[in-house]
Amino acid sequence: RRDSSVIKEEIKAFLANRRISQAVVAQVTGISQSRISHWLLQQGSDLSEQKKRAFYRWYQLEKTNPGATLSMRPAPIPIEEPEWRQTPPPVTATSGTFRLRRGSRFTWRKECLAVMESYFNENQYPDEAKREEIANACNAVIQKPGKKLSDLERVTSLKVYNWFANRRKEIKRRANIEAAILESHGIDVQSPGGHSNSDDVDGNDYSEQDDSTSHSDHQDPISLAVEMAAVNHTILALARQGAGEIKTEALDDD
Amino acid sequence: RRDSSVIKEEIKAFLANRRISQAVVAQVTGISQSRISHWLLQQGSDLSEQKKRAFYRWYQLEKTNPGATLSMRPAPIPIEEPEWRQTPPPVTATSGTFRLRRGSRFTWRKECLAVMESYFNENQYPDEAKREEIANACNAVIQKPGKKLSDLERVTSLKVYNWFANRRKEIKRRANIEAAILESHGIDVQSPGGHSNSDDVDGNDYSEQDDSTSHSDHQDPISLAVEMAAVNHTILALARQGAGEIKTEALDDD
DNA sequence: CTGTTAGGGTTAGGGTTAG
DNA sequence: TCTAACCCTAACCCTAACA
Repeated sequence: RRDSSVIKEEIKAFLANRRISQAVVAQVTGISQSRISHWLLQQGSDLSEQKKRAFYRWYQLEKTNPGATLSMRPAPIPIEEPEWRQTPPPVTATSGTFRLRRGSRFTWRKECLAVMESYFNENQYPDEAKREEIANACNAVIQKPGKKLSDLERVTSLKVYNWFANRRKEIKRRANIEAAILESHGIDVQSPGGHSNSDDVDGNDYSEQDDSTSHSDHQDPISLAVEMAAVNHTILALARQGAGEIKTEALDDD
Repeated sequence: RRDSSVIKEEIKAFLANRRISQAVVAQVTGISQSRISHWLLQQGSDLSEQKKRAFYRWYQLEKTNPGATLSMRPAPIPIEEPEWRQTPPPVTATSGTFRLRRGSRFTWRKECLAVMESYFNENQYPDEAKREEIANACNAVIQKPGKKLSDLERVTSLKVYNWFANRRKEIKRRANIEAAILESHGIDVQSPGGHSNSDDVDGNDYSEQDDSTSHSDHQDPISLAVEMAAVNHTILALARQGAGEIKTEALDDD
């Protein structure tokens, strides 16, 4: 990360000069236009590493070779071409076309989830500023004194965004299921505005936690214990899965 | 069963007409929505026999008896009652619900494994077409002249899919364990997948150092074995300190 | 036309269940 | 016990809608 904001400016200028619309770039790179916009505009926004790389790759090529990439037809019209998958880019992960993905998956820590849920209860649709506030709050919670957060563990506003989106969907999905079930019972359900409480059909309710500790003051008393817990989670998982293997391996080398 | 693509269409139409969401079906049948979607959409996709049967059973009943199944609670709430072990499964199996689990478990034969591994070395992410190719290759290998393969032994693209997914995970898991080992020895390791912020846009290639797991699956069993002790030590120590927390965390569910 | 994002999907990593 | 099959969901993609 030399200085991505500088680069962003460079790219913005480049696009403006060349009169290349974001939509075109989107099509060529396989990154959605909205994401490109978001990234170019927002200071704190960031793309996934894969996308960032794909974007830069495109930029390089296009700069050196004006028009080269633009002619790249909607090359892989989105998906289901049995063909582009077969195009054997010898490389599994990171090259060839601009489209790439697959990385290590981020996992939310419980402390962060707690923070986020309290925000979520307040407002399910935080704007960018709010999202960054939330991200910072999360980072503050999981920050370890001596160490810096790695890219992978750092909470970003984009991660927050995704979480809120997925969360809303999850809730909606559950609501739909319940509604359908209720309807099948002849019970009619109002959907909008109304807050259909939906507890009785399915014991699964979504968190109804009343902690109000978060946003006003970020002074959380959580610190050591919480960190410990988080670590435990990881270790436990590792231990549980690993231990069996380990012994087997050790004793029985296969 | 025989001509599943026809049936798929029938079911799709049925769902559309009745406005039954996949999610609802999922809950009632116990099959995950994503799998249902996958199955209905993908031409070659296949469900496990149990699921297929459960699904058909549901379909039949719902068709004859509109609404009947929808009210079927997610009844067998698979929740962890500490007592679940003792409750002698009264209904569990085949009667009222669609959730069934019977059928014996499929086991990969080593001929198939050999085939799959060679594909795996080529590409860890085969698409549906490739998966079917692989499945066919496997079936060809294990096919006995006079006999037909039973449903249980026949390799399907779904089985291939699962194997690839599990395989990738296993490799990663091993890598993680090794990383933990190394760390416990004070050796620092790059976090996997992790940081690549070297966005050097100015004329530089984006090095694709990505996958550090490319080693073949089996390491020196000896060094592995030797290191286990260290890991165990670490894990145990950590676990002991946080033991109180662990249970809470581990069981904690949303 | 550009920017933003809700909300409809799918894919695949991490962990769990159960034959 | 081992592991195939699964679930859950982060991170994407896309389209439509709106400012």
